[in-house]
Amino acid sequence: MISFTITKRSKKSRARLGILKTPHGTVQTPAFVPVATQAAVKALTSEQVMRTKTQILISNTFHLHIRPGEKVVKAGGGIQKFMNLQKPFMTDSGGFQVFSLGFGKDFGMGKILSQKQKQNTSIQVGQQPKLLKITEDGVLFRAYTDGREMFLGPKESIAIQQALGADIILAFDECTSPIADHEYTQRSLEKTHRWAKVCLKAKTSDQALYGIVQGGKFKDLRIESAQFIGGLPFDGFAIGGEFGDNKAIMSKMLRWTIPELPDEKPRHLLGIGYLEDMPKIIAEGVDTFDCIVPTHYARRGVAFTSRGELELSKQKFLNDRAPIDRNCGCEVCQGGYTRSYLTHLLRAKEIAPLTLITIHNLFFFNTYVERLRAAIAQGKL
RNA sequence: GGGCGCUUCGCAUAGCGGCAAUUGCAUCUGGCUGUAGACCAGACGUCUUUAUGACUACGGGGGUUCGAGUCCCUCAGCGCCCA
Repeated sequence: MISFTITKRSKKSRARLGILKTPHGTVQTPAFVPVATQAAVKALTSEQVMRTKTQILISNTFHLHIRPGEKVVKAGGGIQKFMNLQKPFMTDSGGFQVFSLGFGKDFGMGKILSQKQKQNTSIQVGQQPKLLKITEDGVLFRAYTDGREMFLGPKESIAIQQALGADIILAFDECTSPIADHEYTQRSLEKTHRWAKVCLKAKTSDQALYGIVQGGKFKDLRIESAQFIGGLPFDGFAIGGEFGDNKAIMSKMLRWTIPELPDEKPRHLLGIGYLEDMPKIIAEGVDTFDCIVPTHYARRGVAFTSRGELELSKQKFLNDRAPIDRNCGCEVCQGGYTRSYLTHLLRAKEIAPLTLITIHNLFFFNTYVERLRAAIAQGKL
């Protein structure tokens, strides 16, 4: 089981410092949670992950159920032992895949609508995604590996997550689309709420279980969901779902949601943050948050620096002998790797730069949050 | 000296009478927030009122044809073979 202790509360915002203790280690919060979807931080070995200031990771129920199957992970001693990575772990429930492989894929959009994507269509009650079927009891998926059908509902997800053995597991939910209308979002919410209760009942392990707040961009639904989920005996709370067509709504949404959640329990914001998001969400009282961006962008050749993003595959970096970021303490920046060399490797389609940039990005993100923790300690945030 | 072949948008290619013309690489632009995706999309002759638009273009020149990157002649450069 986990324990969560708040060590300092900001006077300027809802930000707080905390210590999250898990069977596999302690997490200083607020903390960034790198994503290890299929039991790997893509491009990194577990030893490399250990050197990125990573405190806790999140893996995925859906992906590990498809491949290799939770039995293999369990037989391997659980997610940490299987990965040879002794760190606190969370597992996502598969609820995000209800969206990302469903309406998200159908409409070619993420959970935050970009400015260019017009909302001339909406998702309404009764509508189903092309590749999966959402029922009252769960979701019928088709495995992207071999096309076989697989059913994932709250009971199934919890059973899988118990087999995977993470320290913190998540309730099975439906992440709704930014183009879902109010009625669809409401019905979905009610279903997610029913599933939350099923998850609580289904859990027999001593893993921590977080409930997930939904409600999309709708104030009434966010409040309703936060009150409902916040009223259930979860060990912590995650905030999920879509954030409308404007990032400004994200802070508002957190302001609607977080005050309704039990103050003493940890709060996780699912699937956010760019660097610029971090101070905002932390100021609203988020304790942990995961995001694919540092790892995902690294494999596209994008490195994050104190002076912005670098697209390292660009020709202009070929003769730039500076490190990615002079002010970064990571082993890549301190170890003599130049932009020039990384650019060459990227253009030559070598795989080493993907590893090197991933290490840098994770270290950079984790350091960034470390500074935000320091800012809270100093009363600046 | 003789014979054969090649020359297309940065590089490499396709093209065998209807073509502003294929594909790959490169380049540029955009996208990516609980990861299906070491990925996806777009541009890549010039101009413009961005259009079933105009102009200029497949080594140079000339010809055949309603129409030529494509056929013919010729010149140039490159390559191979024979003396």
